[in-house]
Amino acid sequence: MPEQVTVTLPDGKALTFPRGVTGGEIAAAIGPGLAKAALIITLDGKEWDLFRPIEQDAKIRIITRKDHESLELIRHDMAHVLAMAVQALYPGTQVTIGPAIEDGFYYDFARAEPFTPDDLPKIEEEMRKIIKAGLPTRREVWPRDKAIAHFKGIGESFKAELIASIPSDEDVSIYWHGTWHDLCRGPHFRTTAEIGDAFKLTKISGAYWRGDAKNAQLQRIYGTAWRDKKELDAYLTRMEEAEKRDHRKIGKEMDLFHIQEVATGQIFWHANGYTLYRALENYIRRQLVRADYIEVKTPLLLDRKLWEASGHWENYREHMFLAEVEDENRTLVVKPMNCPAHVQIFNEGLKSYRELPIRMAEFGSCHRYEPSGSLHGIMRVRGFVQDDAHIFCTHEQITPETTSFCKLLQACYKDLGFEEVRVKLATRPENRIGSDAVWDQAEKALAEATTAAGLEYLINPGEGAFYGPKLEFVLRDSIGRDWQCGTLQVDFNTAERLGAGYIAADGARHAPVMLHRAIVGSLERFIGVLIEHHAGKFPLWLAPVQVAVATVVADADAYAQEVVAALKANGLRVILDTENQTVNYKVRQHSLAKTPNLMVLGRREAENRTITLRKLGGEGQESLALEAAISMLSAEAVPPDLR
RNA sequence: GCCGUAGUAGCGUAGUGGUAGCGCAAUCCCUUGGUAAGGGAUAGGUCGUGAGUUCGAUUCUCACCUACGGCACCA
Repeated sequence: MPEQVTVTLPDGKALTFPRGVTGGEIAAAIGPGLAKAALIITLDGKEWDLFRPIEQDAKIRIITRKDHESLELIRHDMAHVLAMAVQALYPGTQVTIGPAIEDGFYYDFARAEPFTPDDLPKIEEEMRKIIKAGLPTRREVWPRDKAIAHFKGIGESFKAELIASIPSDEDVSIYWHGTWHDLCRGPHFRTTAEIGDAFKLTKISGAYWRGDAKNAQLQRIYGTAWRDKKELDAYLTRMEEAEKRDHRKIGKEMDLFHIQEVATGQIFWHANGYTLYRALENYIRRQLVRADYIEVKTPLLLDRKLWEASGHWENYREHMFLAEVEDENRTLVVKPMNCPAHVQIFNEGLKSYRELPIRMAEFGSCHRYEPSGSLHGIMRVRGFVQDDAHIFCTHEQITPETTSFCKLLQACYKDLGFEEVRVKLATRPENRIGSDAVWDQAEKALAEATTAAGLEYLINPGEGAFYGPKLEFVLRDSIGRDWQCGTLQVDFNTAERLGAGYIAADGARHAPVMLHRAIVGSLERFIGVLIEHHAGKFPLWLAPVQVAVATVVADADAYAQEVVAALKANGLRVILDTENQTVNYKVRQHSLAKTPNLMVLGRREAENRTITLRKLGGEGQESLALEAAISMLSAEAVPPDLR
């Protein structure tokens, strides 16, 4: 064994130290500032505690707070501090796991008595004490059996189970912070003081052990943690902003929709909301016409037999709404999806390969009995409308059809105000139908088609539908949140199961391939996304009310009515406000209502046949001839695809 | 479905073992005001539903419903 090790820094500089030197010592050798700032090092790319000895030559990098990796490290250390605090305050609580996550961390505990929101400040306070105490960290490697016996012995059965599942060739490392210790892969900082105190505990939740609803339910405590107070405050402000644009809040403020107990998980669209809904629906419809789709409408109630044949009855019976009548001895299913119905239309008449592909679209009203806990505003509902379509095609057509759909979807998202779209390829799930050879083929076809459309994709393993793999299209909204909306799924099974066939060039009968696809997914959910994306300040073509005409004095009422009539005659959506109120008041009201254009009319305007226009969010106003204003706003209100 | 929290006037909220206030909105009156709340008056609530404890429950207890924050689920 050599007595020295040589470490190479990122700039290529090599330093030699006695064997067993630590990252902390190396940082100190380089400079006192770095010694203080260092958090951990990477050793040949592997994260390594500062206090852990280095036994061989390696390339190292010293990570400080400034490096982006530090956030995850802080959050992981913070999870440990949370666990320490909870075990100090609530003896007998078992620890399980506590990872760093986006924006923060959590820790799952096993404890008979539930935590309540009142506990959070107490736990936070205890955490601050632990951080302030600057407890030193120590790492030990234990034999597996010793570790299992130890944790069992102190009543930590979940930890013992975790250790038992660690591969036998991996070290079981134990980290100590003062006298508290935990099984952990590491790395950790030298002392708890280095973590900093830019954190806040945010919420409590139930969570299943190992993410499985069949297992025991643990109690999860979430927190957010940052490098400094400034970052923390920025995060908290960001959360407040997100709350302000919550679609449920804006839906109420702008009188778009409501949901009530008599129709749990379903939406009452008010006139304003339905205006937005129709604007979106009509937009999609125009794109479908352009892309050579046919549009159909199918029944809401379909005999159970059809769902048995399609395979859905077996897989999703408990999520279906059923309808029965006394006189008829049969069960009807309120359709949870449209595919079997579309196959019925396909099956009418004999189809030739010359007719394929047939692109059959429907704004399909679907109902699914979603678990009560999953309902969320208009984003996750039990009654919704899909912009659904099924492309009946040959195997050879899968790739070109998928490619052109990818392009269509990208164009639509752009029109709808979303620039960033990412794609995931969800592959075969455990519970599936069809042979592996068929799955291989389907997954390959999707991958190729996506690439051909100029899109990159990530693999989402095991997340496909039971009948085929799917592409999931994820858009990013104006505050950086991701939403999965569009989808394309390859299906080699359903058509065959439902007896669909076409006569191929060779004169034989073949089952068509079905591509299930949707651009926005559900109109309800997509409108929710649109609301939050725009914070209710919609582009003019989507805005439920496009212009508010408000009078300054009663003398202008007649002229205002004339202006409203002229705007309406040009297809603009207008409201008239002749209320006995001040201009200030009216400006405030219509601004808060997020009406994009406010025309203020007084004697001056009536005399000159002009209007004074104030744009939402703008500071000043401009005076325009009535005709000029109308043609300007009419042009602006044209949907993006018709410009 | 599971864990936790909550439900008071159209909306937002205060509060209490002796059946409820406030702000905005609404209605009426005064004011006709030129770009983010002019003034006054009036009306509006079986305090989510059902049961229990109590002389008495909106308040305490239980059950249910619904929503919210997560978990799980999402054809």
